[in-house]
Amino acid sequence: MTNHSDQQNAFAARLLAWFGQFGRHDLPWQQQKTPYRVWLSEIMLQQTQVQTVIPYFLRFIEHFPSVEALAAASEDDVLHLWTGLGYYARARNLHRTAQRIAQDHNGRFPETTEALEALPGIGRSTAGAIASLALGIRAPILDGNVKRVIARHDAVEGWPGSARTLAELWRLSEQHTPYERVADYTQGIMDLGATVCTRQKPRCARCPLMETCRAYQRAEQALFPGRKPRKTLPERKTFFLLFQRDDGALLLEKRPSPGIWGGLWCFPEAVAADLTPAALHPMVADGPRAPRTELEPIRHSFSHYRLTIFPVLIAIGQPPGTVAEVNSLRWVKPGAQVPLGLPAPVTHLMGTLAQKD
DNA sequence: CATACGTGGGA
DNA sequence: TTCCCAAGTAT
Repeated sequence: MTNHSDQQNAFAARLLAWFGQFGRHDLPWQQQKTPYRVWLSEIMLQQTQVQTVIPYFLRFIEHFPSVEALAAASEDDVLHLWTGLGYYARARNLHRTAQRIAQDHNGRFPETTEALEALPGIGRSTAGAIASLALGIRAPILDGNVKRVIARHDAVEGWPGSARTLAELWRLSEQHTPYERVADYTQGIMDLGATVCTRQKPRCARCPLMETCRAYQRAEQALFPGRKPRKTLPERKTFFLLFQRDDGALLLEKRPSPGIWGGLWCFPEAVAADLTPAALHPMVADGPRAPRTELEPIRHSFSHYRLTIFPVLIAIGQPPGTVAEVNSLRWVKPGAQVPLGLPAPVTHLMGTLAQKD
C-alpha cells in the first residue's frame, strides 16, 4: 500500500529507481538473503571493506552453513576462521549469539529490531540492516555510507562521531527510510555511498539525489561529513611585537598567504632569528622578568619608539609562516586603511591596555 | 562522551 | 611518514 509518507518521500523513490539499474546485486550475501547470512555478513562488514570480507564470508558459510552449526562449534574453531579479519570480539559475540539463538529462540532469529539489538555484537545499525534486508521490517541503518550520503544531502554539520551529530543523522535516516521496499532501499543507499557518494571525488553527475543534495547545491561536497576534530590542538608559544613610533605609527607585517591570517596585516611575529625577544631584550626569554602568564606584556622604551612584546600561546593547525620579508613590513599610522589581522588574545589584551593607558 | 578494538588501503 | 577511513559495538 502506498501511504502519504511514501508519496512525499522523493528521496527514497529516486534512490530505489537508481538501485534497480546501478545497484550491486551480486554480492555473496545477497544471493540468499536469510537472516543468518545477512547477520554474518553484517558482522563481518563492520569497519571492514567488502573486498576483504568476501573470502572470509565464503569460507565461514562453508564451514558453518547454519546458525545451529555455528552454535555447535567451539569458540576456537570460530576464531580460527576469523583469523586475519580483525576485531575478534565480533567472532566471540557471533558465537555467543548463535548459541543464544539456538537455545533461547529455538534456532529462529528474533523478528523485531529491538530483539535483534539485544543480542551480543548487534548494535542499532546492524539490527536495522538485518531487519530491513532479511525481514522486510522498516528500520533505518546508519553505517559509514549512509552517514556520508545523508550528511551531504542534508548538509549536516559536525563530526558524525559526536553524539549530537549522530543523533541528527539517525533522525534523518529514519525519516528517509520508506515504508515499502525497505530491503532494496537499505542496500541502495549503501551502494550509493560506496560507488557514487564516495568520500573523495564523489560522482555527483551520476547521483539520483543530485537535485536535492544541499552539499552539491553549495558545491561543498568535500565539507561533509565533518572531520574528526584533532585530539589536541596544535599550539605554539610565540611572541607578537608591537612597535610604536614616537609619531604613533605601528609596524605591521603582511602575513604569508598560506597560513593563519594569510594576506592580512598583523603585528610582527617573533619567529625570525633577528626578531627573537631574546635578541630584543635578554630578560624576555628566561630572565627573572620573564612574563608570568602567557599574556603578560613586556614593555621597553627606545630612542625613537616603544616596544611591547606579547607572549601568546596560539592554537593553529599551520606551522609558523615564513618570516616577514623586508618589503612586507610597513609602518602604518593610526587610521590607515589596511586589512588588519590580530590574534584574539592580543586583541583582548589591547583592550585591557587601552583601558589602563 | 572518549576509547579500544585489527587490518588493509589510499592520499 | 603519517593520518584518516572502512557495512560499528561495547565499555
